[in-house]
Parts: sequence; C-alpha cells; structure tokens
Amino acid sequence: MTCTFAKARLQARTFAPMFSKAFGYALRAITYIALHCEDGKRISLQEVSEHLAVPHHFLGKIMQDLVHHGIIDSAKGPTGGFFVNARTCDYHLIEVLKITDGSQVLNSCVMGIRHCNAERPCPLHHDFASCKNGMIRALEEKTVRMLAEDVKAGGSFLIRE
Amino acid sequence: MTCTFAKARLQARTFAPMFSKAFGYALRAITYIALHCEDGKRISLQEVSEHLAVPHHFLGKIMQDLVHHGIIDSAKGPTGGFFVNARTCDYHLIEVLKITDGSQVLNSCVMGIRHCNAERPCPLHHDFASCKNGMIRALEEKTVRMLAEDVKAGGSFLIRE
DNA sequence: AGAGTAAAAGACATTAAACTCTTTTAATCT
DNA sequence: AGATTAAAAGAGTTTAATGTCTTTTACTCT
Repeated sequence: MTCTFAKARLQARTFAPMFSKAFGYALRAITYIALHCEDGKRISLQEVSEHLAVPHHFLGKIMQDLVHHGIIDSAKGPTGGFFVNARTCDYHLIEVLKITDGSQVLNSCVMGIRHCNAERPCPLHHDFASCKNGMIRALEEKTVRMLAEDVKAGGSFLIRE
Repeated sequence: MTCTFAKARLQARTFAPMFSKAFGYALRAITYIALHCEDGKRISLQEVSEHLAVPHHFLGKIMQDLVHHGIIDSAKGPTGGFFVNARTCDYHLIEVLKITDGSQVLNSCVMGIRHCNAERPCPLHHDFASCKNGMIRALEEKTVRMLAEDVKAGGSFLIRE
C-alpha cells in the first residue's frame, strides 16, 4: 500500500489580503461614489456592487457603517442612494481602516507576540517595522480625493477589466 | 425611546496579524527548537507549547506539516520529540510561510482586486509595493539560524515576559 | 514481551469573517 | 392615499481559521 502524501494536514489560506476584504470593498466603493456622484447625483448600492463585482448585501453592511461614522451620506426612497458629503473626499484612508478593521491591526506582530515593540522586539520586528510604517504612512497621507483623482486620470483602476 | 448607537453593525477584527497565526507559531517553535536541541536533544511538543504559550494541539498540527515538508525532524516514543536536521537552520522564512499560508499571500492586493499589478494597478498599488516587497525580501533573506542567533545574543525574544 | 511515552492522525468544536436573506422604514411620485 | 423604490436593520447561513480531543502508531526502556 503506497502512501501518496495525498493531502496537507493544514489548509493553507485561500486568499489572504493584508487587511480585511471589507476594507478593500469600502475603499473601492467610496472612490467609485466620489467619482460618479458629481452634481448631487445619488448612487445606488445596486450600481456600486454590480460595477465593482462586490457582494451586494455585504457591501450594504459596510456602507451602513461608513454612513454612521459620517464618512459618506445616504438617502432612502426612490432617487435615494449614497453620495459624498462636504468632508468625504478629505477623509484619510486610515479612518476607513479603523472602521472596517479596528485600530488593533496597526500594532500586530508578524510572529504573533503580544505587545511586541522596539524595546522587546521579536526577531523580525526591526525588519518589518519600516515596511509596516510605510503602509501606515500611506494610509495616513492618502485621502479619498487622491484615489478618485488617480483613477480619473487613468493612472489606476477599481476593477479588473 | 432614545437610540444610543449601541453597537457597530460590522464586527471589527479582534486580532489581525499580517500573516496567519500558524505562521507566527511555526516560526517561534522552529526557532525555539533550534535554540534548545543542541547535542542531539529532542524537544517535546509539550515543552514548546508551554514555553511559547501556544495551543498544544494546534501547534502539533503545524509541526506535523513542517516535518512532512522536511523543515524539521521528529521522533516518536519516549525520548522522542522534535529536533533540527542538517538543513533546518538554513531554511528561509519564506519557505515556512508558503507551508502555513500558501504562496497566494504574496500576490494579494490591499483593495482586493484580483491580479492587481504594475500594468493595471489599484490606486494604492505603488504606495504598497515597496513595503510589501520589503517584507518579502526580509522573509527571503532571513533564515532560521539568523532568528536563533539573534535570540541567543539577547537582541530579540520569542515570548512576552 | 510488556509498560510507558510521545508524535501522527483524524475527527470534532469553536470562533470570526464573509456573505445572504427578509423585514422595516423612509422617501418620492402618481 | 397608495405604489414604488432604496437604504436600514437585523437575523441567519456559510466558510475558513483556529483550537481541542481521542485514538493510533511507533519507539524505548525494563
């Protein structure tokens, strides 16, 4: 009887974003709305989820949260939908991350040690610190407006094909 | 009846490591064993899990995988346990990551776009690319030996307190 | 050979993330 | 007022990650 090493014991992660999927969906949705709701137009959840190929109801939940935190506005009823408010475009991406993923994300350790820091670092702390800080800085500096303008200028995209 | 905004609609992630917990556990366990199994000694799962405060049985699963992939060796029976083989200390951390998290991790996009790349980037691609590459480079360059030597020299730690 | 020990193996349980569905509420239009 | 539309709200489902338990296998020692 030959042993064929058929299956791995541990299931490797099928998809592993740096942050949650909700965060990615949120960023893309806000950017999409910022791009399309000029002159007071409202964008329906339907339109956003279809355009971005993002699950309708799940995005609904995420949008709800963003509305509660004042990042974006919504209206019910016919002609309702989502639309930017005065501050939407000036929000920094880190604010969105804090809503979707919580603020914990930023102090996590690669090796899973609680309260890993420069004083008592894990063996990888210093190697990862600058990279992690780079990501955080990008999220702190970039605003919704910057994303929207980049997409508008054709420099980047919100969807695949 | 006052509405008090009682609870968030979306549960924020309670703990969000950059990679999986399994990866962190694996790195710490291998390093611990490399440090303690000099002169052919074997380290029991019991000892590792207690020392690192890592769930016993879950670590067992992870170790099993590492053994299958030849990263570390094990022996059953009394005086059994885990021990480094000739190549253990020269393994690069990226190999461990590929076992615990799969190779997919490395091509994930912050905004959740499939096949996001420099030719058709998401609005954050360029900001994150260098940071992500820095992490990958660290995992490609660092070996188990380096981790162990750093801990041995007192420069870093595998546990909190 | 028999007792004891420790990993291997696999089934099972729990938790959190991701996703879906249904009902309710509020707005607009006829 | 009634029909329609679309978000709000919340309950429910699914999947993957994490964690636990029990049995089996293999090894060592007496």
